[in-house]
Amino acid sequence: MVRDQIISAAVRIFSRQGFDAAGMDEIAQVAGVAKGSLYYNFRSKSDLFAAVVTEGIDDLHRQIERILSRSSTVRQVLDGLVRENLQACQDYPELVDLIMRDQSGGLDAAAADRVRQARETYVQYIAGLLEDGMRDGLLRRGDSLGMAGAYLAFLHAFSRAGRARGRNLSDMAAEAADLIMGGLCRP
Amino acid sequence: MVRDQIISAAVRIFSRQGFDAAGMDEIAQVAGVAKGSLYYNFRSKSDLFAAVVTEGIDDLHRQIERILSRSSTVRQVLDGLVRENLQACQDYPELVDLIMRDQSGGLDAAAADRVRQARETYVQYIAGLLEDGMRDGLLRRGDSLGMAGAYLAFLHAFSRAGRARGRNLSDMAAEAADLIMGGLCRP
Amino acid sequence: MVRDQIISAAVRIFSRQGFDAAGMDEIAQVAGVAKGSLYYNFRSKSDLFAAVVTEGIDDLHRQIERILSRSSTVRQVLDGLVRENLQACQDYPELVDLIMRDQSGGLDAAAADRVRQARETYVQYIAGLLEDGMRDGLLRRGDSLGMAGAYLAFLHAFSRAGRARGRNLSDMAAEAADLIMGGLCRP
Amino acid sequence: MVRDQIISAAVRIFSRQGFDAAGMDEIAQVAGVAKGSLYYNFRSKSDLFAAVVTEGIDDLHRQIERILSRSSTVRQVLDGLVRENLQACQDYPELVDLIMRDQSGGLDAAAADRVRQARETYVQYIAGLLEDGMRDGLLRRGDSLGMAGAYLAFLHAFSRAGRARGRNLSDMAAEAADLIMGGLCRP
DNA sequence: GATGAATGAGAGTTCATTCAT
DNA sequence: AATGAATGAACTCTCATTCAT
Repeated sequence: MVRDQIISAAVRIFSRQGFDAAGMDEIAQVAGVAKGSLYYNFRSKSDLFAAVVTEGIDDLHRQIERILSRSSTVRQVLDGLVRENLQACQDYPELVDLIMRDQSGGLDAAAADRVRQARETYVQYIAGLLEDGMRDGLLRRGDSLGMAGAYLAFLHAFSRAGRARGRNLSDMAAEAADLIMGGLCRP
Repeated sequence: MVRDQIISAAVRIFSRQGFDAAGMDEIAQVAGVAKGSLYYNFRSKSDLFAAVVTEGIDDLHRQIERILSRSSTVRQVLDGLVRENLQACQDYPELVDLIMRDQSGGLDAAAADRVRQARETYVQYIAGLLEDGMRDGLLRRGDSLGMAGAYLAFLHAFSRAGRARGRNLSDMAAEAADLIMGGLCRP
Repeated sequence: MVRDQIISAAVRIFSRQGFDAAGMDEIAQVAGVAKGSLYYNFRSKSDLFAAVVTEGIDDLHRQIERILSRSSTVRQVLDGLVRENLQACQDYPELVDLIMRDQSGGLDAAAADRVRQARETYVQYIAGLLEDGMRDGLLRRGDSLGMAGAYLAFLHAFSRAGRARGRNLSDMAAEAADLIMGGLCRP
Repeated sequence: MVRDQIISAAVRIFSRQGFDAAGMDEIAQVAGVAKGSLYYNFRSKSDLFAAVVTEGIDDLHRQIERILSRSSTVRQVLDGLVRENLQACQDYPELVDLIMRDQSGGLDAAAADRVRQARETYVQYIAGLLEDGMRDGLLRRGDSLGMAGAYLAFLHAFSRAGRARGRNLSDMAAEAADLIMGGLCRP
């Protein structure tokens, strides 16, 4: 209970201010608990950050895996990948900003490693799906790992820009899917 | 002279550690000047950061504009855009990381605004090139501003991933250009 | 039962780390009870410390009084005094370190007073024995209270130094008795 | 200048409250400088403490060495040793309390080591003088190192007790010299 | 009688900033 | 123009203490 309050306050504060600029005082205040409770539940600010990001990535990963498991064709999987990642950008913008932004600055080594590992696991999952598509013949062959990371960055940036100007999700999803799958050039 | 030493030390330190984790002491030391000199040349840490980023973006902008001005067709411009942005990621990785990473955390409002504006100017320049391509009929119509930002993020992420695994630039440029222009799907 | 576990854990922790550096958490853990139990049995950390030290001094006092009561001559009493105090340094080194070290730093006023009083009572008991010796004509006349405190400090320091280099007790006792009774100068 | 203010404030505060209970805030206030200045001149609280104690011991050591160098006989050296150590207890009571009290509690390992080393050097110097006396035939043979530490503890305790009751120094010095050299037993 | 999650005042430490030189 | 000793507000983290169970 208290732990959950802390996590969700931390998502908000960390995503708005970044790791270094965020203050434990403010997180405690937003969570509605005493400062000491942060340290009763997490070893350090770095540890809290790592918990927030890795749990966020894991949730996202599980949710997308569950949804994509319903798809029967490779094409459906890839369309779903774009749509669900954009959806996550829309539904949990703060968490996704947090996951995508490089925060390595003040994190201690252990926490930075946990975060890197969690991110890598997710990117490798996406890369695996792209490799399925390549084997299937649907996708152009290439550096699947680089693509996976780059397309996530693409979707995140595209979503932020669209959101800033109030675009609705389904338009953006359609356009993003076209750009990613079909490319920038006119067919 | 001193100013240039400071700027180039600041690029290095800021890009490695982020705005908040970077220390004025370390910047002074790397620049080989006394800490007081930083404040003789720049009003504050935020001001130094804003100077570094805006000057970096402006240099990049000018350089790319100059190179692209030699292109005669829209197609050449767009290919050059991809190639030159990747080239910049390769040649000035620290500066580009600095430009792309969101550092809004600890910056004061004025500096954050200058940075945002400089970034926006560059993104709008790219968006203008994309609109040329759309008018020309070469490119799919769409949210040019969103695309410009998203493709920059794509290139940056793709470049980082490739660099981490030692890929050479021209391979990456060719692959990136194919992905961006032609899409992920097999032709 | 629980109280005894706490006391003996507290002796260990306090003597190793000093009052301030010792933690209630660690005492509870070593005692094998929950932290709340410390506060069920003692009003505060200061109170626990005062209990440990005063009870330790009282035990020591009683034990030495009992042993010395068997002596029939003043000379025997004084030899026994040296031997038994050294013995205590050997048998309960942690407790004796705790008693001898000035811990007034973080103690609250009430606890500091209890500790001071217990120490004083013991020193006055020793001073009384010295005065018996003076009246008896065996000992040089002088500041019995000052001597009592100073000889305890002497024995404690001598014992620590000897223990650190593995000297055995009876050698040390003989040497200490000679030094105290006969002085540093060769007879 | 500022460094000296800090050192002398630190002697006062540390000796009154002990290492752990002393606060950097209070030291800064007593020194009449800002808290940051403590950390500009010393790496940490432990470092400040180690500097205070080691410099204090070294000063004491040098001063006593200088004074004893005027003595021509072993007997004079030993009398001087007692008198000068008592004098130091009288002149710099806070510093001597600080040196004699075991503060190992919260000190970090490096600082604890520096302190231990400085203390040991001084005790070994005293032990060397005692060995001179033994070789000379004036002193009873025995554990010179243990004696050196024990007699310092004796003098310190004797001085504190005397001072608490307003005894004057020369009486105490004469009595202490008799006790140490001639022993407790009546000649 | 015993627990341990929760607390919050206060600790040591950092670091952007200033200013006399 | 350039310096660096000095600053103090703000930070992360600790830990004795409480209280509902």
